[in-house]
Amino acid sequence: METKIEPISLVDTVTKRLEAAIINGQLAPGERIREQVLAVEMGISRGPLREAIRRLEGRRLLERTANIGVRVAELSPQKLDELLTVREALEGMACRLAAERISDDEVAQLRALLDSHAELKDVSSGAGYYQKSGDFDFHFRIAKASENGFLMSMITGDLYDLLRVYRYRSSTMQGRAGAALDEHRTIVEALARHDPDGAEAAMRKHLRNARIHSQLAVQQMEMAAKAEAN
Amino acid sequence: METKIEPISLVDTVTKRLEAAIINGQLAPGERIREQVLAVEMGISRGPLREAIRRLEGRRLLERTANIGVRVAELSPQKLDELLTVREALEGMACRLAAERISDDEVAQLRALLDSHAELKDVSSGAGYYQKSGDFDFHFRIAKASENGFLMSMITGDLYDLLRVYRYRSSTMQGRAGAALDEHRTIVEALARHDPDGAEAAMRKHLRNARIHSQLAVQQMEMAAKAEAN
DNA sequence: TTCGCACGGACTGTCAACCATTTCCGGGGT
DNA sequence: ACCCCGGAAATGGTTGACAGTCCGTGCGAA
Repeated sequence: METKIEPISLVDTVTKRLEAAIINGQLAPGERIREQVLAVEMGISRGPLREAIRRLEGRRLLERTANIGVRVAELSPQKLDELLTVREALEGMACRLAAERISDDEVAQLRALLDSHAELKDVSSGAGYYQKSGDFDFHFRIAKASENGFLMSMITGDLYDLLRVYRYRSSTMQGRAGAALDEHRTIVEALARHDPDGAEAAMRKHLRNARIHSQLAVQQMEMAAKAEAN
Repeated sequence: METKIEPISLVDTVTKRLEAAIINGQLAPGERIREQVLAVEMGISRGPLREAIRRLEGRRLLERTANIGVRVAELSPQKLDELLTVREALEGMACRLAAERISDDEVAQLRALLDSHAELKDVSSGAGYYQKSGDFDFHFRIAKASENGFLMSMITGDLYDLLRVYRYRSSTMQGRAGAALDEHRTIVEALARHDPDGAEAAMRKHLRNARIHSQLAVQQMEMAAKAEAN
């Protein structure tokens, strides 16, 4: 028996559907959720739905006010900045640990990944792909190489999901692809040298740039929105 | 109207009771939880109990296997080490941010706090108090001074709760009180200088020492247990 | 007109009973 | 000794009901 089928509960699927709905904007930030309505829409009963909501509550995707209802978490540029700062701390540490433990094989895989990115960068339609799976893959592999279960689940799980809710597109998208690739290479080289300090510093710098860049982008968006309002 | 009374739901109280039961060991690690039994014991119905369980699941205090049941999270020295490593990353970052933003007033409060610790250290029965509220207070204030909501809630909430489940007693308890106090002072001085790098480094060093020390303590305990088994 | 207040609908919070499905355990039979 | 099968028990999910709270509406009074 190769594939051990693991039964998926309704709560799990509902949780994912809710999560997806929040991420793609079907449920707008701040929007109120009514249990009965949603339960009927999804064709389930209130029980599992409530349990799913509790989970997302714990992950800060939903906020509940007693006797009032549940709302989709409100976002703000400031909160995004805070989140990205936490990411700096966690991924920096992950990168440090990875530098101590990473194998030559894993380093080779990372290099190959970056090479493929370099090629895609030239393709006009490539940028989308780059962001979508490539960049995540890079950070994901490093988190995994840290061999710290908590760190990994936070980086690739909770944190990543939250960032998606914030509609955060890795700032590599916003004209930083070239710079990001260079930074990625710097990180990999530090990992290859098994240089914890260098690796952490490189990752921190990379994410700090991404964070600052994203804040600038947000500010520009707000400026544009304000200009349009006049 | 100062205190706006906010209604507490059954789920909230149940969550806290479960949490407390896990922390103080009434529910042993790895122990299985049966919904119906527990629901009857607590005098509630299965609904709210299940919702509370889902929450603690999200906080990794409980682990669920589909169709089998819920168990209290299993602990291991390795996981504790991983957790303390995450703490290093988060509190290090918090300390860095705090150094940039902390006010003279807050610095003065921290100094006063450490002075009171220094006095207590001499009192024989003081060690317990020192750990119980004092050490937490120190780290709590710094997390707060970081002015990063996510960081703070992680450090003083999720992370702290998990550590309590691991029965982790800040290693200041284990004969490190004196050294810890010195390290605390180093941290505060860096904060007073508004020196982010120094503050982060000092906090990281402090927590690294605590982590290593705790691992040593765990090893000793295991050695002792093994010796006793013979 | 405007403020205040009571009424009623709507929604959350909780409970209870019920059924389906799966797991677990023990008693067979081979 | 091993395997298989049946029943007990626990989880997973559904339904329906009801209490409590919140909120908007509309009426009445200043």
